[in-house]
Amino acid sequence: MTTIQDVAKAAGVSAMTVSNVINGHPNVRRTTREKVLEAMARLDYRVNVAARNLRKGRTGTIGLAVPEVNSPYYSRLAAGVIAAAARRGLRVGIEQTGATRESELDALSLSRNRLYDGLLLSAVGLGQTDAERLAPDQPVVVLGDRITGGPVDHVGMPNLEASRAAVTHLVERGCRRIALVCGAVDEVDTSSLRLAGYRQALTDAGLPHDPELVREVSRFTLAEGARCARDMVTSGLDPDGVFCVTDTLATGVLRGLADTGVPVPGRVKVIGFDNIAESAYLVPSLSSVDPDHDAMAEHAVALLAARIDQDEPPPRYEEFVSGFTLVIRESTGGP
Amino acid sequence: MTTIQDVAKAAGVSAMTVSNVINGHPNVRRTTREKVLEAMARLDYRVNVAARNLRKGRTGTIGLAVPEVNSPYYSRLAAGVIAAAARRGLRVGIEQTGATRESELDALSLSRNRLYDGLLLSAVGLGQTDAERLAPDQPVVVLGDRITGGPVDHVGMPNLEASRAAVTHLVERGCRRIALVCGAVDEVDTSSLRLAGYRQALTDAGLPHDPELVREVSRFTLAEGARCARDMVTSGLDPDGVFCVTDTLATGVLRGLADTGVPVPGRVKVIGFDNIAESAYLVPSLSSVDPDHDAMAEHAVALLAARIDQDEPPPRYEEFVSGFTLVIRESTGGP
DNA sequence: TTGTACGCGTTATCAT
DNA sequence: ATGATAACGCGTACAA
Repeated sequence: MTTIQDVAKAAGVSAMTVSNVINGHPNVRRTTREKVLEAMARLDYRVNVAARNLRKGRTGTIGLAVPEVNSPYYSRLAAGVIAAAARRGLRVGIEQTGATRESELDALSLSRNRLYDGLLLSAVGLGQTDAERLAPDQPVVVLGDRITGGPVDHVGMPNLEASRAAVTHLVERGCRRIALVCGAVDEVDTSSLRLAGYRQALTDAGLPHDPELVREVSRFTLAEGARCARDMVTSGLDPDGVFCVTDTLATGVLRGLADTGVPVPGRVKVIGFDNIAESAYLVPSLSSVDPDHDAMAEHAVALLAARIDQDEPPPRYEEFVSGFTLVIRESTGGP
Repeated sequence: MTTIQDVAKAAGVSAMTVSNVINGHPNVRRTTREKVLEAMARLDYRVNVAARNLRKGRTGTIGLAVPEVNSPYYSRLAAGVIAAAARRGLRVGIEQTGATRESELDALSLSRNRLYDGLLLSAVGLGQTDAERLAPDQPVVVLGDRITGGPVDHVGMPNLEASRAAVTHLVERGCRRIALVCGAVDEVDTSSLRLAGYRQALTDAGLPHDPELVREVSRFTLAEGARCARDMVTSGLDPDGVFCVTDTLATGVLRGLADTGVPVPGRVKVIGFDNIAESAYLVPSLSSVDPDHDAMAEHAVALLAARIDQDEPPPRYEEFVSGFTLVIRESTGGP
């Protein structure tokens, strides 16, 4: 391990001068600089990032805690975050929390321990009360629908409006018995917010609220979507429209409907949420809500970077809600 | 920022004793330990990971360099790697290289700079000659098909055998004009190896090799797959089977065939490679080669961890090739 | 323009 | 069972 001292000795200068060369400081004579660069190359010198981190009190790395990275939604989020961080010279460490509260708290600890300069937390296990226990000076940005309104910065989706728009679209396409495929709705989260939008749209259209049409699944997976669709058909529920709270669920639903011989969009129309890349290429292609992933990732990183750069707790916490667009494809009858 | 010194002072002991408490060393009296723990809690002490890293010469983090994380294949790889690393108490930093040689070299530098204890590199831009310039003592495990046989450890897929099996399956289902959808094949890489397997299978079956049936796409994307399928149909190529080198391409191909009204598997049978999660839920569901992702991730991390634990350059480099299974679904006529 | 001295927070070694 | 001291490698005042 050659150190900066070794290079200094080999080049006949002080370590300080080597440091100045490395960091591109101006006050170094050309000849000196070249001597130093030559010595660095000859000794195959590498800066020790750990030492630099200790000295600077910064690691140049932010953490991203997500339930899992192997899902279209979270991997897209991760890609956007990594790219946005790279634009700012930051690296990203990824923690998979498995959607458990405990793992999410662990990720927060790692950040407090200065392994990360700050943390982007996709909260699924944690709730609002946990957020209130966060240290106010800890650079944290929360994503998702479980925590809003401080005391942390938050980046979220326009759940209510977008869901309402999606269901209204189904109504406009002639649907009258519209099912919702969502998760458990006992707490404030993605499912409960999108359920609210669904209900508003029904009310707007003067349609009845049939509780039977709200179908809860245990997880947002392809398998659960397919199972749920088959259940709906075999139980004789007979919806003519289905709004799924994620595209992954919707993909499973399309498959389940195919299994039971129900034509889409002929007999049932389907719309999802997230507009994942695959949706445009399914057969039939899937209509979806596009929440502007890139803007979310960019804003989340920007907020976190800003927090990292200020030592003081902020006067107020930011709330960013992305825009959305409705992407109409074959599963609801096409554009 | 309370330091270990602050805690020591508050507890009336030395910093060393505090360190011993933190790290669970045995020789600490019960009463002392409790005093220290109390002081730590009272002062809200957090270990400084950067300082610990400097002292230990380890960061406890490995790097994973992949072209992009927003793809079913790489996000699954990342998920497996993160989980395998977590089982060993390691964290994972992710670098997106955009498949460029330069970015892959950057990732190697970061690792050399001891930001990471070691690097898992999905090589796409780098080739065998680059590998030969790697420092022999640098803990690196290469994934993918561009670099094999040292001087680094390597984890790969059974490209030739698996491709051969996939195409042979098409033959057994009655296909005689089998197209291959792959990338450019001018170098040793995934496409060229799978092309070789494709050719072997044709030869095995006594089928002619029609160069027209080898279709090159510029990227392994859904869009390219769809475009390629439409090209094949409109140009009158008229294949009765298609082997795609990735499931993402195959998903696009299914869509392209649907666009042109070609029934699958009735008129054309399609098989992919990777067995991504979505494949089982497409309509029609997609037959595919399953390369045992979990074993690959686990082995890659195990190899890297082993390299990190030895200071000496290894006597020889390891080569791990995963097993595979053929998963037969509707796109080739079902099981 | 270059060099000196010291601090960053932790832990290993050695001694008590 | 506990403590003193010295690194780990780099960056920053400050001095020259």
